[in-house]
Amino acid sequence: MHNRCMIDPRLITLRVFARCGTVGATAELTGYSPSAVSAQLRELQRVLGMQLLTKDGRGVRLTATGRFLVAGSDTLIAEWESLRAAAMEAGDQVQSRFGLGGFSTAAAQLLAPLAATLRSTRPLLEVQVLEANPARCFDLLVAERIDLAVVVAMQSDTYGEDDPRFEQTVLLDDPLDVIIPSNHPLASRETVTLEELASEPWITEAAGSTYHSLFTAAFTAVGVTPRIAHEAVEWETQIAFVGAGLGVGLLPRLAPLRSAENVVRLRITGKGKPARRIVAAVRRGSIASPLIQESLGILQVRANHILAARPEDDL
Amino acid sequence: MHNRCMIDPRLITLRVFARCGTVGATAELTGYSPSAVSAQLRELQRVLGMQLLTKDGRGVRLTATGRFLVAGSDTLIAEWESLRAAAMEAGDQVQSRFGLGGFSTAAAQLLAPLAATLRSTRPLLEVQVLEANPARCFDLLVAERIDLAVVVAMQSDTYGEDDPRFEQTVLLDDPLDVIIPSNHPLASRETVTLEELASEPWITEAAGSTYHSLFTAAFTAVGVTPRIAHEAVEWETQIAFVGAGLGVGLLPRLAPLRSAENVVRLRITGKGKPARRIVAAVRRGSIASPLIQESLGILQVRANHILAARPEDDL
DNA sequence: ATCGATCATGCATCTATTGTGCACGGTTAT
DNA sequence: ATAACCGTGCACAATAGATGCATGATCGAT
Repeated sequence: MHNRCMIDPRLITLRVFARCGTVGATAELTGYSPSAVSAQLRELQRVLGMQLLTKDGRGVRLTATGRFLVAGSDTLIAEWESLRAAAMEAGDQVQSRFGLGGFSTAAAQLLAPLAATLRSTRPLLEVQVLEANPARCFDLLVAERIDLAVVVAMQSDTYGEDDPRFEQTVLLDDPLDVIIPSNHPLASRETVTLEELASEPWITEAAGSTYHSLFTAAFTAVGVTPRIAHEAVEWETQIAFVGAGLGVGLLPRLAPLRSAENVVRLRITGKGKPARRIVAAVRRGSIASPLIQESLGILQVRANHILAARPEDDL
Repeated sequence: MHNRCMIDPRLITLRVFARCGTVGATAELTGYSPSAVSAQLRELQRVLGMQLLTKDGRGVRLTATGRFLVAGSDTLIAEWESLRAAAMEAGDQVQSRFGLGGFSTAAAQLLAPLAATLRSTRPLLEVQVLEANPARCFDLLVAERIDLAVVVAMQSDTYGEDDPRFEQTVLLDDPLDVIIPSNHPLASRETVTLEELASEPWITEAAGSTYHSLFTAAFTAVGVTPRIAHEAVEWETQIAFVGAGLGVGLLPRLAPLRSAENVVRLRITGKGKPARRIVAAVRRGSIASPLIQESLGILQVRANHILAARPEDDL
């Protein structure tokens, strides 16, 4: 089930553990049971003759050797991905399984068409799509659960933009719109500036969530400190709050507004044009693979379609 | 049993197959059964989604993709060995198993003391020594059956001196002596030149064997074409032939002459001083490993002892 | 201090992978 | 034509690997 990689799966497990720090979380992420993860790590130490873990409180922690090994394995993984990709390209071969990951709106607008296209062009390819937030998508890439992820570019605290484990390709910039109640004085406008909405009560996501940093970045860019009145988790909830007149919010252009009764969507103008950058990420080395290349091409076309359907003042 | 490598053992098997060309030979070399090798290669193709083998007559042959993959895997293996070595060094860890290989005289004079020393300095290390001719030693290194080999340097048709899969260290040059019957007119001499023995009937090993190329190289160096009268396989047989007065022969200094009744050994002087170069070979990348380093040091000391016990005109 | 929550690990069990031995079919050489 | 060789498929066996539960250890909160 977990056997598409030429590198010992136990080393992959160790890498995931290095990321999340506990056996339980590693188990959840890799799809193993906690006992299996524990046994794998023990076995890995035995085979290599190295002590990789130490007890630390009620958990375990990587030793210096363990951290060293994980850090060094980055290039090893990349090397293998690169070799595989080159061999695939050289031999015009077909891959059997292909895992995709992405967050909700991207999954709907980009990943679903991609999966559909691949399903028709490569009938015997087993495509699997996993919906997950960007941070988890990167985790899933490391865990080799997925091979390509469509995520929002972010300077996460754990994964940087130039992480040696990944290669990222910009697909499109998705501008953030404002949603306001339809009985709001500005509701008849086409566009607004953030300054005009500075004093409004804002509805955002919980701090620490995927999009909260986008929210704050948008306002710091124009030098305004918004008043956060409410917090929602799902877009739908946020839209409902706005519809109920509780405040205003930011909504990515790609997020649909279908179920919105009393809400209008306005484009933002002015010097601060907040947007989220949507990128495709793959494991480093695998980008030359023909399957990855084809997928990136399809995503790019799809992204261009989306961009072409927009007013020209949005770039 | 075959699990000390972080790279999928099936890829190792493929590499061995690339070396010897038939499933049967691969099985013999790796220690698997032919069916197992066949199944492994089939499984490997399935997992990778690549066609690596094609039927060819009554055997199978690598496809272009297969050869590409094998060639590319060289750096992958070296990368892993390097990483493991660095981790071992960083963490002062202990390896559990250590495989040594060498040909007969080297095994006796160099490998046996090394194994003995390691057994005392690292009691919990499982040392295994395999005697095999140099060509097979390299095969065993590729197959990951052994980790260090002591072999005669040779420009083999299959393994070059600068093969990207190995790193080699010169241990010592072992001069070739002449052995002649004790009733031979030159038997009272201490040294001879090859020219003086040009017209003698020579006893050598079978063409294509490990040392035959050494024999021819020695004579081409002095521009003499020897007359090969007899062929032997073992040193002991050759010595017995010489003792029976059938001819003269070349014998490495390291090869003992204990059971020789009517044979004397003379050093060779003159412009052509034939010798065999004895080197230690390891998989590329693994040379930084502390265990390898320690072993090389021990071998070097041992080699220096041997050199020190020699007349100074032998360098 | 006590109780509960969290985390890792050991054990019994089961499953699935993997290797073996033998037989068979195809191919080449004598 | 016969024999030797090579690879592969199949039934069976052995081993590795995963699961679920129970246990022990640690930390935080009441």
